[in-house]
Amino acid sequence: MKNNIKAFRVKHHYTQDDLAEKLEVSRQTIISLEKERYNPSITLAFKISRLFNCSIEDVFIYEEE
Amino acid sequence: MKNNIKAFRVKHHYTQDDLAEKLEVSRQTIISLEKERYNPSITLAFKISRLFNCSIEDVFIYEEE
DNA sequence: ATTCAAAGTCAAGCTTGCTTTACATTGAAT
DNA sequence: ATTCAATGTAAAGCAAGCTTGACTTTGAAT
Repeated sequence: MKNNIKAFRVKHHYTQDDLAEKLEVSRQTIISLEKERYNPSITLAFKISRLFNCSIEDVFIYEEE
Repeated sequence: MKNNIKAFRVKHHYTQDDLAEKLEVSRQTIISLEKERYNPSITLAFKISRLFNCSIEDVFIYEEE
């Protein structure tokens, strides 16, 4: 699973800290997601896409296997 | 978070077992998801929506808080 | 009334998402 | 050359998703 979180974040001029606060998660979580160390929960994925006014599919790119 | 998994499953004439197999998860997982005992991982959410040829947003209805 | 597939419950255990804390690196501005 | 905000790493622990296995309930068909 790939994601465009960093691109969206930068486009909105948010720091990782800003984003973490808006999403009500820790900064570590943002770092880990941007570095694609793990996938977000579906709840967090929804929060992220809502914040950026787009669909989950716009932010997260699913690749089988 | 609400979901329409059962509706989609029935529409496609799948049993819980069929669906579990196609998604490569246990039948317990299907039951738990249909009963909304917990949310799926985003990977599983993608698999489900792909199987039903729709978007994650079509199957899962996010409600804040 | 039985039977059988489908749907359901319960509980224990593993895996993965997320938090917290503490510390290190980068890079741009002065 | 320093400084400071932003980004990064590491590790331990809690919480949520998923599995397995064994057993129960439902309901439609014969």
